[in-house]
Amino acid sequence: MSIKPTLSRGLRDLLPEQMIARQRLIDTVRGVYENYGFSPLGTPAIEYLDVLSGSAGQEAQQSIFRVSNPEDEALGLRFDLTVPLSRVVSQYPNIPLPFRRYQVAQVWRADKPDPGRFRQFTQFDLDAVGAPCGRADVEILAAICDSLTAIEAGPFLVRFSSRKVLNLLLKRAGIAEHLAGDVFRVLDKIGKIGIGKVKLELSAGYTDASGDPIRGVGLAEEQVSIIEEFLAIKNKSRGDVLQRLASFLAGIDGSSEELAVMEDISGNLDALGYHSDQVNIDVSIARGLAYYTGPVFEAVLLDAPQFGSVFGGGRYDGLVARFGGPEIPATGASMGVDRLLAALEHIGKAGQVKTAAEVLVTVMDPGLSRECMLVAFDLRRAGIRTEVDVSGGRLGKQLKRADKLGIPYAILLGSSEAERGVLTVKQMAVAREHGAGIEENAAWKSARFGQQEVPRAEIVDVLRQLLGRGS
RNA sequence: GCCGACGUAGCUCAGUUGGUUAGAGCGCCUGAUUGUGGAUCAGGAGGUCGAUGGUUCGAAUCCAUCCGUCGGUACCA
Repeated sequence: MSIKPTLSRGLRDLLPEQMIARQRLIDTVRGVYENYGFSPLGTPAIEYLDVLSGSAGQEAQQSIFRVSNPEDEALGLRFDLTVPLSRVVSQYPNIPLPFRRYQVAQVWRADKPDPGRFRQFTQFDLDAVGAPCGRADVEILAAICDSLTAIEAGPFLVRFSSRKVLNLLLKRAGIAEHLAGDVFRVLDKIGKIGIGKVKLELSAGYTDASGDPIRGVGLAEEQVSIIEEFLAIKNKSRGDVLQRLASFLAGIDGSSEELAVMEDISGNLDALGYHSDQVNIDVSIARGLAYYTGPVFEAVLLDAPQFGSVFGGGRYDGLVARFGGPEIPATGASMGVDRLLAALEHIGKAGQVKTAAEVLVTVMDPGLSRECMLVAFDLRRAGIRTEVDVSGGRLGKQLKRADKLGIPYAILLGSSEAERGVLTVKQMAVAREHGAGIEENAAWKSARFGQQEVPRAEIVDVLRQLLGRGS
């Protein structure tokens, strides 16, 4: 009886082509984070269930993967990196604050999988714990911009708002606090469903295209119009949005303090060169509701808006205190690595490389096998990523492999080269370009496009030059 | 989770009112060409027709249930 090779739903393998693009992305972003002076942290995939669910709502607990161990403890897989970070900060009181760390790791959520959304996925988090100062939020926003610029994701827009400003809106509209969660969740959807459906969902609800009833929040008509007025506050300029917010919230208790926080962030961003075309204020941004307490942010790729936000984050001043210690203010953001890669692939900006190798050393004469290996190891020792044939197949098959995997150079070493102390270096792409016009096989073969003979002693230097490396 | 549509080769699909051994294109493998990828030609592998149960002399085709995929919706700490 054989075993069927399949994976549970929402899980997937990452084949070399995907892993290569992923690792390059991660390396680039890590460079940005380290440039900001953040340090790496590692935590286990498995946590105690009460550590995880102590910070999650009732419904959220359902999406935690349960894990069993021989001691029969209540365990689960982490669903984000922020909760484990809060545990670490609480568990090690001597950790120097502010604790500025980055972490890239897999997380798990037992949700329904969607395109670009899986049950096991990777987050790349950047957080500052023990940082009450708005400069920390500015750093996070700037690091998001720098990361998206560094990975050449094309035009993007980072948007931010503040949970405290949203709370002021509730005050202004006279909406009960216990409805805050429902109201914010609906506001957050405006970009997706539009103002019309938002109004319906805030009041009586409606029936969607599939005939499924969407329950409404049940707000009064005047409350909905105040929210509509609030949502209309948008502009290409942060300064203008802040001015309009100030007049909208005029007279509400605490509004000037909260707007001052937003103005401080905005002013710092301007001074640092992150202007409204990169980072704007969007009052509809609410983000996840469980623990955000202040500024909240997200980022979208303008060429792939349908993939949703590729970064999300905000300030969570109360989270660490849930482990019983003092309140430690914190802020941070999380990059959705899988979603970002899916978006990049969609807009054709993901790498198409299928192998790490830059050179394939072919072997056509078993008597020259050792010499071929010596050539390969000379290249490797010079830092050139090299594969040497281990298939034992004919030369044609070896070249076909290089072609399919996208290895740019092949080295040929047969008796004819060996006699003269040279190697043939073949540039795979050249023949691919010239081949279109040739129909006869013999002519194609004898043309030997893109080939040059190189003295054995010079092979490392020649390839370095071809690959654009300084020697 | 809820509503709906759809499951035939690695991929895209055809398959008549239920009827003999389930097909095509692309891809893959082998050879022509044992030292040259593409093109061409010849050959080949690959399917319990998503699964299980039922109706029938007979099921890819009809029925039921389950699983999976896709779309919408909910959720997204």
